[in-house]
Amino acid sequence: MPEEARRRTRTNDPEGLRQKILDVAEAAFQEKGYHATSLGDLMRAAGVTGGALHHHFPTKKAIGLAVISERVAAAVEETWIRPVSTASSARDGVRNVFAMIADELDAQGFVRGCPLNNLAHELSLADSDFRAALERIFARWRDSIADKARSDRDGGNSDGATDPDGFAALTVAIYSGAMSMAKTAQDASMLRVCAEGFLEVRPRSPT
Amino acid sequence: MPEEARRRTRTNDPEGLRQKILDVAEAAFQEKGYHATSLGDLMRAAGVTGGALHHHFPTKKAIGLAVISERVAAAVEETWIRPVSTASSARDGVRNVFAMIADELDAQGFVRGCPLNNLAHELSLADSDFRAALERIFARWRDSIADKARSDRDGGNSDGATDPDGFAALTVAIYSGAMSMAKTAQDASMLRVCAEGFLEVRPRSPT
DNA sequence: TATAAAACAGGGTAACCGGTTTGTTTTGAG
DNA sequence: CTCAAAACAAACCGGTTACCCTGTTTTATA
Repeated sequence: MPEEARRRTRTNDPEGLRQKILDVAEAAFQEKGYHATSLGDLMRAAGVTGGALHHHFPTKKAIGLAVISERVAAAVEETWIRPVSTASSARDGVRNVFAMIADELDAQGFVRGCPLNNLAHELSLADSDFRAALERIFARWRDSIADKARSDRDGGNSDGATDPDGFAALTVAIYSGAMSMAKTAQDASMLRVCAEGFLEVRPRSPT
Repeated sequence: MPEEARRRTRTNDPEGLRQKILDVAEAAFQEKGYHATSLGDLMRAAGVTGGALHHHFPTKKAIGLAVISERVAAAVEETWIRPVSTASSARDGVRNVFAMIADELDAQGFVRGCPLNNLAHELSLADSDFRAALERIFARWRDSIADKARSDRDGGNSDGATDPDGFAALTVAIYSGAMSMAKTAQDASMLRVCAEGFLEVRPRSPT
């Protein structure tokens, strides 16, 4: 029984709708967190009915897992892994990523934090499926930096760190922690302070 | 109209009950987060009725703020600020705290994460009162480490860092980030790796 | 074109949420 | 001992939650 102004033609675009749902879910989880985001919020923001949402994602958890494995992983890949792997050295790549992100945050005026760390803090204790998915991303993040540092060293680049794995772990830890403080302070300066302290030239020999 | 097995004597202990509520709230927020913890959870865990809870804390937010300013701040004071300030040097104090916490986590077999960072990630974007309270703790944490590093330097301790504020910021960032990874991996080893990389003896002069 | 499957619409629901209200019990100052 | 205030108990509220169910429309395949 069509209502008066029923849409004449409905275009089925399952993949497009799925991506739309993930778009709004990714943004909402980043702004408000997983628990604080209701399915109603997502339906409203995506302009999607409950039936459509339930068709693509049977549960809220399924949306969360898809956001993590498809969107958060891709974001890490794009902002960290690729820039570092194509840089002149691991140390130089890390320095550039820190600077780029700090500039971005200053430009937009507020700090929403690292998507991976935001979700990791909220979900890794609550659900082991979430935890496993998030840990995989952390591991890949560290491994990619360590690989770059290793290839620097093997290539005779003295700019590299002594221990590739330690350098990678430190990089991710410092970024995560600095971003945590930046988010709490709503000020990106802590990112610069930490990057400088971390990547400063090692003292040649104390005077 | 007393029920059959009514408690004969009720002991009015307002302060004790308040502390009991904060006890269970602190634990629940640490385990499940603020949003995922319902007032019903707290009532059940504390053995308190809704009326009593509402008498001490008018809103859930009031409980959250009290946990932050009374419990989380005290925890940072106890596990970080006091040990570092009484250590032989800032660097040595930081090293000891890292080791102590890693040992504790190994002993208990699971990682719940840093209470301050857990709440900071979940609440600092949602509510500015929460954010301000959390930022104050971060600032005091950094300041106390920087003060120690400054007094090292002024005392002629060459073990100290070049820049006290930078050292303090790096320390908090590395701890926060390493704990974030430890929580996601449910493995404390990342704390040790990062502490070693951070506090390793500076290379005297490359061979 | 016939037909099954997929895609979507939208109302419905039971449980639960944070918070309040009302009323009873205990305490302690005068 | 009196009695007002504090401390506590328990029922209760409207709103929201995640999820489900039934039915309709579109699309793919034959």
